[in-house]
Amino acid sequence: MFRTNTCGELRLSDAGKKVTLSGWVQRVRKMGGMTFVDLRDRYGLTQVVFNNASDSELNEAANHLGREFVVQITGTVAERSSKNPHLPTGDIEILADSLRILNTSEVPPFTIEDDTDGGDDLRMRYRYLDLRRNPVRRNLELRHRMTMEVRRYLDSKGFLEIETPMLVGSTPEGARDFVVPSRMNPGQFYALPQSPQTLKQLLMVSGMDRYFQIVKCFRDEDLRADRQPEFTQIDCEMSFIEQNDVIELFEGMAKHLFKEIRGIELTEPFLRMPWADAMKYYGSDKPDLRFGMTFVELMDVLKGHGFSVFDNAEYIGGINAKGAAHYTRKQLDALTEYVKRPQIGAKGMVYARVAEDGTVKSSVDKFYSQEVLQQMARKMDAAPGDLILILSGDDTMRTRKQLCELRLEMGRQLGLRDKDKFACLWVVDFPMFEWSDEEQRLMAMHHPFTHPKDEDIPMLDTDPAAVRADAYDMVINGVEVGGGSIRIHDAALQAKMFEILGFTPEKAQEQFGFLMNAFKFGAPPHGGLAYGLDRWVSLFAGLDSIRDCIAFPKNNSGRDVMLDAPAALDQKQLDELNLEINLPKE
RNA sequence: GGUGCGUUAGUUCAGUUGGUUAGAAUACCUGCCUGUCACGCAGGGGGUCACGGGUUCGAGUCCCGUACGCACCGCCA
Repeated sequence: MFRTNTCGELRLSDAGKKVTLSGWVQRVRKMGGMTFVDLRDRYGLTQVVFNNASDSELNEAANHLGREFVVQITGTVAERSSKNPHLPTGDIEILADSLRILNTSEVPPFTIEDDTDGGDDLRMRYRYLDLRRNPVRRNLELRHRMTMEVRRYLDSKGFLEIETPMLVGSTPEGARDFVVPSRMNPGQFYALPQSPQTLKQLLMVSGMDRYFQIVKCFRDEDLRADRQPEFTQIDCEMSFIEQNDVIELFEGMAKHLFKEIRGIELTEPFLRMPWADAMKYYGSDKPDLRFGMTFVELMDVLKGHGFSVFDNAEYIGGINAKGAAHYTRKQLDALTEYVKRPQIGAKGMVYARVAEDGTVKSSVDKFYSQEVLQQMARKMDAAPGDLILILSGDDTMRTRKQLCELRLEMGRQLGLRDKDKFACLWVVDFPMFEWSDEEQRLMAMHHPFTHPKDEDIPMLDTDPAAVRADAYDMVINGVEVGGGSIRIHDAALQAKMFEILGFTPEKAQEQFGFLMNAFKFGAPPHGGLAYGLDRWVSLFAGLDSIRDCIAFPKNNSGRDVMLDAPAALDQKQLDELNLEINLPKE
């Protein structure tokens, strides 16, 4: 028997018991005649004492233990003479009477402590050591608890967990596919699923009625702090439902998770904001509603007063940073530089402070009378002490996105983006299509299986770009944590969608024939949603990157630095797969 | 595909205007130490300054390129 107890469970009430513990040596404190060893496992830390007076040989052995040795210790639980209030087991210690070294360890390349001295790259290279650290382990435990709660909730609502294949066919729409060569079918490739979208729709055709799966999805696109090439979705689909049914059921799941995981009871229904409003008031389809600073359009007030920048603008919009009039010239210049960075691309920024006496002092005073400035301040609901920031541009959508970045930065600077505060909403009524400059055609904004809003269907022929979809995203604190839609279940409408997306009937049949054919055999009305598990966990754990809640994540370049993957294949493997490598010459 | 920042001891970092033998903390090793828990004290070892080229009497420091890392833009139905 390796252990009678874990390193986290013994308390004062266990004093006097003979116990055996196994774990890793966290730290050895040598006092000469006695030695303290902190023994660690997943459950905690327990202090073990070796004493010369009782067994000098044993004490000598303990003196030679190194960090991260795996040891088994038998001894007696005893009350400590000086307790450690920082440790749950701090009232007791183990008086060791035997020590067995189960394995030695090299000196770890970084310290296995809550605040490690290791950098990201090193931690990833030795991820198995990094996972021994409490903060990372706790993230994985949180992830486990969340998936358990998801299963509990969905099971209680009658959902079936059904697995779908990882080796599927490549689909041209959407992200790049990861592909897998087929040995038995020379020259042919599987693709890893970007999502089980079509398969779960086929399960609806099968009458499974309510399906879910906690499933890996794969997209061969560039990475970000919140984007990995393989990530986990909580993928769900239901039949005989309308948009509101889906929203209510999965809002219920969100509330369930908030309650069970974070102890937060959300009683109010989540706000539902049309996509057009989200863009108009926040310049984003995933607005952070933890704070206000909504956009106010100022074209009517500020245009036509001789300030050529505004006079030539297609859009002028401002935000009101409440109480920020104390911002210095230097801070405002820094903000201007911020929005002028190439990634944001604003031409400049105009600001106005409202003084204590109510007068408005702006950076464009020479073009505007106090009267006009007052009018603007009223429109922006600005009070003394407020700071108004204004951007303009000749492209409304682009300017709104710039203003969005400015708003988020101001929110950050003013401390309004509290990680322990949560603002949840649904963004609804997404456009069905968006124009792709690259492909010179309309692309599905969500995906090509999304049902258009019934009242907009007539516009599919006349003005497809104006058609809205029965699509919805859940957004929390500016993070898109999930999204879904009502799907098309009618073969003819699906064929029409492909036509609008530029598919010839033959091409549509070739690539999505399996789905459209299935629709001919009694497809029920259906729809669903997918939550991004990694984002939910990192949101609840307050993490900046989803990497920290994934056991073995990829780095910025999509590499697993621990496994050193991807890597070249042996010629033998290439031959077996009939593959030839053709790298560009440099 | 692009932009920015970074790469110096096992690790995290400092390193002035280009100038003697490249430092600190921590980790590691040795010794001392019977109530430590970030133990303490004394001593010690440890460097291809990412790589390649250039400028210079002289480069960790300046310039160019490459590689790698991080963040972001594009991309991500």
